[in-house]
Amino acid sequence: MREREKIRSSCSSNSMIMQKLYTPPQQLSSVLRSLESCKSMEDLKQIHSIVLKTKHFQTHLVWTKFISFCALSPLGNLHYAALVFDKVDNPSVNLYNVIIRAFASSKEKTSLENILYFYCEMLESGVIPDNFTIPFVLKACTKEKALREGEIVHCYAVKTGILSDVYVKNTLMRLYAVCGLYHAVKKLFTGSAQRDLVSWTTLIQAYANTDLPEEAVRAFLEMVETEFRADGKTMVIVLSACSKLKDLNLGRKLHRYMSDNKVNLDVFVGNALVDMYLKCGDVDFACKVFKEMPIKNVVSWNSLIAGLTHQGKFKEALNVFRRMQSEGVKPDNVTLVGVLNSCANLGALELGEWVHSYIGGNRIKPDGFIGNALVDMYAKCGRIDQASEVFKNMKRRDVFSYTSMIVGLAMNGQGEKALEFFSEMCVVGIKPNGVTFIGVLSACSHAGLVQEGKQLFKEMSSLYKIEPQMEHYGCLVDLLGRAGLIAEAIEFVRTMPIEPDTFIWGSLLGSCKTHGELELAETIMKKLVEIEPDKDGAYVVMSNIYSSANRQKDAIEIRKTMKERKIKKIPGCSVIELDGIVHEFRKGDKSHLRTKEIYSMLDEVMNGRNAIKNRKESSCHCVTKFISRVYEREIIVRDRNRFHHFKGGSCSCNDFW
DNA sequence: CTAGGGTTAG
Repeated sequence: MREREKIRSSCSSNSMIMQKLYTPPQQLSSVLRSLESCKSMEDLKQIHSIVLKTKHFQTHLVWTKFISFCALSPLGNLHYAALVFDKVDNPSVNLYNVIIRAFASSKEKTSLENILYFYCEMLESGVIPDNFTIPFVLKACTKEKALREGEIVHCYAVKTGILSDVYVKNTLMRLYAVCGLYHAVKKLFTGSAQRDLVSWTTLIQAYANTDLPEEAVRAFLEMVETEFRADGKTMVIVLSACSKLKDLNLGRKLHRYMSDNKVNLDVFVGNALVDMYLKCGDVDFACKVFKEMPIKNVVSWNSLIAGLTHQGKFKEALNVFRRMQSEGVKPDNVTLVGVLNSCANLGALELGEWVHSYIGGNRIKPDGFIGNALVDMYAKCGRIDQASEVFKNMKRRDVFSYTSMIVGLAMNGQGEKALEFFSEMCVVGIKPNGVTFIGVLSACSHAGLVQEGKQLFKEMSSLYKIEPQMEHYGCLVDLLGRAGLIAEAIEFVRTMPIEPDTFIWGSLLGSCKTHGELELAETIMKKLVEIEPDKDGAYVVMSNIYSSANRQKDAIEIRKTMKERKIKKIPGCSVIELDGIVHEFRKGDKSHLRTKEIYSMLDEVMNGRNAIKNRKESSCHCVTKFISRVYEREIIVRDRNRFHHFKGGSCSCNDFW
């Protein structure tokens, strides 16, 4: 009884197979039929044993059928099939194609190795690869970007003339496209007498992959004008090229082309459309397309979340994430990176912490993208300790991990510590990039490390071979200006090789404010107004400079000019996260549900402040210092550039802002 | 029996 149970459980409950076990089939055809009704690997093994026991079943037809089924069916086993294959005498082209095809479409790491083994064996034993074999082999080469191996196959295809087969040529073009060799793709394409939609699509992709989106679009237009109508697969590639170009007009044309030509709007095309509209800046239309997509997958949600984050619509991105949660769609790594990025930019620490624990709960390793996004989130939310905790626990740290830490430390007023991380990263052999230097230079600026900053700026091009961009010049101007070396800053701006932008002038103006350089400020203000006459920034700073110099008349004059020129002061926006909800406040804004309570509290604070008769400085920074003392609260505030840790009436930034 | 698709950090 027990033995029977064992046999029964080792087979599936398919009674037909059980019968066959006791009464082996006499007919070859019945062996083939029983193959088709297999329900599990165990069934397959039973058939294998029947074939092995009976000599007259061991024909090429049976082996081919058996190996096909075992290698290609989801209930089969590729390695078992390969073992059976090794026992077959003189396998046919067909049989080789079966086993090579199976390895080419498997996710195995060793698939290329196995395929090349079979391919060589085939050539050695005099079996000639055909127009099916070559595409399978090339597919595996493409997966591994095995260019050298692919080139050998290319040679074979040229020598035997099989390159004229359109499938062979297209798979070869695809290999070169994926490896970024668009010249090789173009050459094959041009020299081809016979080309189809896939050939064109591969050419378009070759351009798109090599960062030549204009060329990709040009090829697409040529195709639709001369030869073929595009399908969904072509459109996905063209749309993503359009996303790179950020060309909304083109994007709309492509969308119209799709409706005019009835291109099926499947989930891939829909995702590409959502991505395109977001990257081209049409957020509303992206949401509309997303809403109308009949089928969505996790990538659709990711595209929307990442795209909104990219457009600076952080609050909206988090709202989409909440909707995704409520619809029961499971987030993946890409989702969480997007969410963390939004948290970082909003300072939404609570949600960021939730994501961190979600990652822990789902055994996602906080490494790579996720780890870096966590470090960045904590650093930008002012939690340097947690940031460095995640950083320490990462198995592999790259330039992004270090840069996040350096930028974070600089923002939080720990300039020296930032420079320590910079040296460490150089010691462990990670090459800094342009963004790292923005962090390093702003760390020097904040910590008042003038000599170090100047030195690093020099080394940036001489030692690290990074060409300084506008932001880097800006950092140095900031560094000199804040340190009161205004003359040197001016000289630096005068001699820099690129035309200074408004940020550089703005930074100088800020320094003039801090160091009371009134006349110079007036000159710079004129310059700024020249460059961007309808921006409010320069006017506001200048009027503040006049006010602090007790020149109220001039300050009022500036406000008057602003009114005359119809320049409105853009109200600043403050953001606070409470219990995972982000609240926004603007000057005079009464839209919050608890406006009454909020304003009455504000009145109380301001009354308290007026009572101590110290109204001269009424900046937000000053008021927050006051609040931290009177209400005994530790307050962490982030402005556009850095963090302020207020405690007991003073601030970590040493009033350096 | 064969080839082509979208999202990702500073």
